[in-house]
Amino acid sequence: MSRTTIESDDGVLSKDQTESPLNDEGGGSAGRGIVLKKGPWTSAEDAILIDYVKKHGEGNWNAVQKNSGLFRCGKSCRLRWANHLRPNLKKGAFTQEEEQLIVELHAKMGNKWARMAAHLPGRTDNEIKNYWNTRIKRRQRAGLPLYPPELSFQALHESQSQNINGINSGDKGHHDLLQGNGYEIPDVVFDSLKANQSVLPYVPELPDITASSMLMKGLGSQYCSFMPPTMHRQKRLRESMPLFAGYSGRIKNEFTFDQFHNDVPDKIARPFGLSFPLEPDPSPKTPESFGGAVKLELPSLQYTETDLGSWGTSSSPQPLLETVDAFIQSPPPTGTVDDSDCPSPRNSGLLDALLHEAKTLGCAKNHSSDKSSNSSSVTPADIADSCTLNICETEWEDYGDPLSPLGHSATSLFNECTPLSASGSSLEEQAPVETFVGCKVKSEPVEQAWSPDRGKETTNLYVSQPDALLASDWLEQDSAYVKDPTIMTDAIATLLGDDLGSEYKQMTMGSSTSSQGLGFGACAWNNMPAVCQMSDLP
DNA sequence: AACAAGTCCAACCGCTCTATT
DNA sequence: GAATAGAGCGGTTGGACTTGT
Repeated sequence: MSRTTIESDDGVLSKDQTESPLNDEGGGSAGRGIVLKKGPWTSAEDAILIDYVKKHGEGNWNAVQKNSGLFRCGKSCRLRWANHLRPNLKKGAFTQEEEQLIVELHAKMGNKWARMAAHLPGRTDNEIKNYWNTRIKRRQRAGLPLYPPELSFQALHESQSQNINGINSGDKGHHDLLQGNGYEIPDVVFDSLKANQSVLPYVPELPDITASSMLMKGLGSQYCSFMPPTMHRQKRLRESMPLFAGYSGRIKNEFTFDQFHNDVPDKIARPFGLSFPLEPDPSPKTPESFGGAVKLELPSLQYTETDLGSWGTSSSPQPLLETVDAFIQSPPPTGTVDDSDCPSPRNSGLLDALLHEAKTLGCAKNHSSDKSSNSSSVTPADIADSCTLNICETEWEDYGDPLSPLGHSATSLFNECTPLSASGSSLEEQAPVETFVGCKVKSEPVEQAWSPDRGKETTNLYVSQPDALLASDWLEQDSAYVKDPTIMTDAIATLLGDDLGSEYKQMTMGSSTSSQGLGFGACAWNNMPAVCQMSDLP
């Protein structure tokens, strides 16, 4: 880029290059009064650097300035070389294969851009990072899942394999250990989910929003204050994860389900797909009938045929977006939450970390369900007592940090992993969605644009927006799941534990037959008017 | 055509890790 | 073992570019 720099023929130092002070790597030069240049590189500088590397090879970057006359710090030289000058760099847009690989790698590694770049010859970590960040923003705006379902499923399987192999470590340890394998899939087994996998392959994704303490954090934050708008967006995304704790049936600390019932503000419910004005649509519509009614909020030129954004539906209900924005500003709550400061891989943005946590929760739920309906005073000891694997206890302790493992926004993760609000009990029927009291379900068609094998025919789903849009990806890919909503119900019940699970199943299977397909969002909170009656929402 | 909003991306910054002294 | 330097990584920023109104 040569946007602002005056490019001189010698290219080494132009008149606007000496304004910035030396940074930390200019130490040697600082003593000699040499001011290093910052900002865009000129072609002459590039040439000097290339020439230098040809002669001396890579590395020892701080020597570049000394030996080549280039007024750049070593760090800058390294970056320039690595990102732009080194041979075999691939320029231009990512190919479809690369995009898919990036997503797969991110599902496994999280924001480990450098390691991801190692899997993409010719691509730089910066490039991948930029791509991912823009993609995240896009998809979050659109309320779409970041990962395709099979990635989550694959991650689960890999994690199970690792567990079988006896690789079992806690926090950072397992992280590092797994790095050696090129993957960072935690050795996690979802005990409570194993039994369901044959019929519910995507259940493991549900725990994405199960970070137990997130409930308190999220709720607390709703009542307290939002993050200052000055907070960086990425940070807000990270902090936002706790908001989805409400999904967790196993509640840590003193927060009770009743509390949630009484106190949960609309903003909490909305991302769950509970709060949107949902209107039953009695008139079965064919996908065609919607024609162009589905408004796509995707920027032009950004959702090309090869764009990963086509994973999910491209329909992006605005309310959800607003919700996302609101939620990502929510700070970590204080008070009842165990705010351990201990760093945890759960902040790494790893999908596997979520799975890991989910497993822990699953263990906990299996044994604490009898107590949890009214009281959330489940202690690690309680969990350990009934946990089938010691890992549960250990990891619970290790993960005293209630923060989510994810580096993504809560909404996005919820979107990724929660088949909420799937409409009607089957695609074939496309029955109007009946919902809980006070809520109207508005069915809208969602055009499925993405499938693992891209050539696959697309499917139009009627889902209750907005979160249903997110679920549609999985619905499409698991016909059994789609056709038999009880699968989902059972799975969610399993996740919720005995008490909440049975309650959930009762509500789902009993009171509202047609709402089965709605999943947790529409059913489990059936009796939560404070949450559900959102008819005033846009 | 002008402006605003959104997007992209190169580069910087701060931090951590590792090797060396 | 402590201090220091170098290298690398991930997060963030700022400005050019693109698109929409």
